[in-house]
Amino acid sequence: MRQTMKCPECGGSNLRVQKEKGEAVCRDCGLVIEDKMIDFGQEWREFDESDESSKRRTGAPMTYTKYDQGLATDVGAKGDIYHLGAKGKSKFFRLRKWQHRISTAIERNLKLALAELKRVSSYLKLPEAVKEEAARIYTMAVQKGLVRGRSMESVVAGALYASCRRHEVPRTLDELSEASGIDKKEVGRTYRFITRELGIRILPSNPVDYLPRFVSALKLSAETQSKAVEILQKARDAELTSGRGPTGIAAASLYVAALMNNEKRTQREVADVAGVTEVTIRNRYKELLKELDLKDKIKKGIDAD
DNA sequence: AAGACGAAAGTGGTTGA
DNA sequence: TCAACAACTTTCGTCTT
Repeated sequence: MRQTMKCPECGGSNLRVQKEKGEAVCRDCGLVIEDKMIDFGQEWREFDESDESSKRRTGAPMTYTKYDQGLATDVGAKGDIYHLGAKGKSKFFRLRKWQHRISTAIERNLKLALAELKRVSSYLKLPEAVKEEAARIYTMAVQKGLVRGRSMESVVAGALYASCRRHEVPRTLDELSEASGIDKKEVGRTYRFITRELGIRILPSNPVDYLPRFVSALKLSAETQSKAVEILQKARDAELTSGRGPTGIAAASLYVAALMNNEKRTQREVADVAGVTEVTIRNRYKELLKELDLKDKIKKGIDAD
């Protein structure tokens, strides 16, 4: 899942990762890429007593899906209060008041946003790593003041979309839009905005990544799926993929692959699960036939029936 | 009757002056 | 900031099975 990182400044892949500082530095130009990388390694492990205690930590691992990254201590769990005398009680209330005061607007916003984030990502059945990344992106967006003038929900949706793309488990804008209740255009807009402002580099999404979901939604066979992958490969070599919407290309090759394997689906069906129109499928499909000489193969498949 | 096909006009985003 | 432009959509009429 880990993608090879390249330096956005000089393009070199000569990066030195420093886990303990949580950053990656480009050896070629010295640029610091990330100063808030997520460390998935176990860091609370102990080897023996001679280990430097500096590496030892207690408590749960940090996580960005808690608004304070899991670090806060709450004053105010009910029940504790009954052990206290009168003096203790007033101290307790004073502390609680302060905690309330300290929690700034930003923190309250984060708390709300992360609840929304959890809701949407569980609706879309997104993996934990994607949630983490999205939460991190959102946190950074808040710190940079990018939420101003935008609804919290739309920024959450944008962060999730970006995170999905980064982890190569793409969801379409339509799906995100449906799950979050945000207008599709708005999701796209904030997505572009925050990725640009935060300098998050997104690789152009690969049509192949969409196939598994489309295949299962259409109940097609695994053979058809690998056939579609094959077609996509050729399409890329013929340079049919650049500039086109990846979902359209994925849908078209899946449509062709289904025809070849006698698992015909209508253009309408394929179009629906892919979130494109029949027309787009037709256009891509036409190009595929013309450029890749697949026509004979389809005929053969039908004749062999 | 349903699906496939294609033309024409419209939409939102990108690019280059 | 504006206009040209490509990709994609919507709509609708025609052809095929």
